[in-house]
Amino acid sequence: MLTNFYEQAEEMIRRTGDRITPGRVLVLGILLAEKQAISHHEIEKKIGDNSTLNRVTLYRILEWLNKKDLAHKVISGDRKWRFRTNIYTGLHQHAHFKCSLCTAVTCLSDVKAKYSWPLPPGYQSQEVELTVKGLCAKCA
Amino acid sequence: MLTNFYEQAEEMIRRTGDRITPGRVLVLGILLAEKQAISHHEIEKKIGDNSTLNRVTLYRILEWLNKKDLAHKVISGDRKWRFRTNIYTGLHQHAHFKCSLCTAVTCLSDVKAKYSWPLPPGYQSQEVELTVKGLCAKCA
DNA sequence: ATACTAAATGCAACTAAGTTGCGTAAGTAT
DNA sequence: ATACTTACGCAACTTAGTTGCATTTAGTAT
Repeated sequence: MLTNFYEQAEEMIRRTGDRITPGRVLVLGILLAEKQAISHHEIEKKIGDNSTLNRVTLYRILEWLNKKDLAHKVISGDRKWRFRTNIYTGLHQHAHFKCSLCTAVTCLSDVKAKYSWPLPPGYQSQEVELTVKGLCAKCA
Repeated sequence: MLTNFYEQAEEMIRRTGDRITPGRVLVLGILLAEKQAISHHEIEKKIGDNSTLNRVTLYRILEWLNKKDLAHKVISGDRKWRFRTNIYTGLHQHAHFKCSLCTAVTCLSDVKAKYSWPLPPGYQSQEVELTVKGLCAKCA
């Protein structure tokens, strides 16, 4: 039932204290339903004719979701940002799998990226991103 | 002594069997001298007025270096490819550090990215990229 | 040395992802 | 209902990288 995701999205947005707008509910709802990291373009396709949401507004909503920690973004080898809600992940430190053929990005959520080695002196780490590239089950 | 890098570059290119062109020697020489991952734009600045090398040609040389395994490329959060010679790394599996402020990318060459966990069934890994984001010594 | 040929280069035009500025519309607190 | 702030839509722009095609050049055969 898709509406549940929108209700959940609305509640999540309410808790930020910022405005609850149709666009934000729509986009976060889509991300909640998707579970995987998904690109701007893919979100636009999912919206389709159900609603009209300007390209730029979509970019701004995604940035806002990221800023409010409702989603995070991942860069891939195709130079596209992909967004994913944070509710399915234990924060940012997890691995991604990127298929070299179909370019699908999957979160390897069981796997926390470890960074227990020493950084160069004076360096501070804030976030770790690990991307495994290869062939997914469909393309292998 | 910078000329040494160009001699080394020429020898590396010779061994590929492909043509030894001034552009290739120049770019690979710069990468050998640089040791760090470096972007298209940064390479252009290093070339400066010493030589004229077309933007597009530079892109193609970098792709060629990557294909011939003389260099590899890394994507960063600024959506730019950065290139680095392979001679200082034990192949591709190592970590990178990306400073959130000055956007400098450093290779954490001592650290091999480990990927000893099980992938989803049917998946095959080819390459692992690990990026640690945070503040470098200069910006912290 | 000269000519030949495939490969590399330069140029111009293009694509795709994302950004900026600004006027208008719409949430929300009163 | 009103006012005030925030979000949205539009158009124009930026930036990294790509493509097609004509020209040049490195390597090779004569």
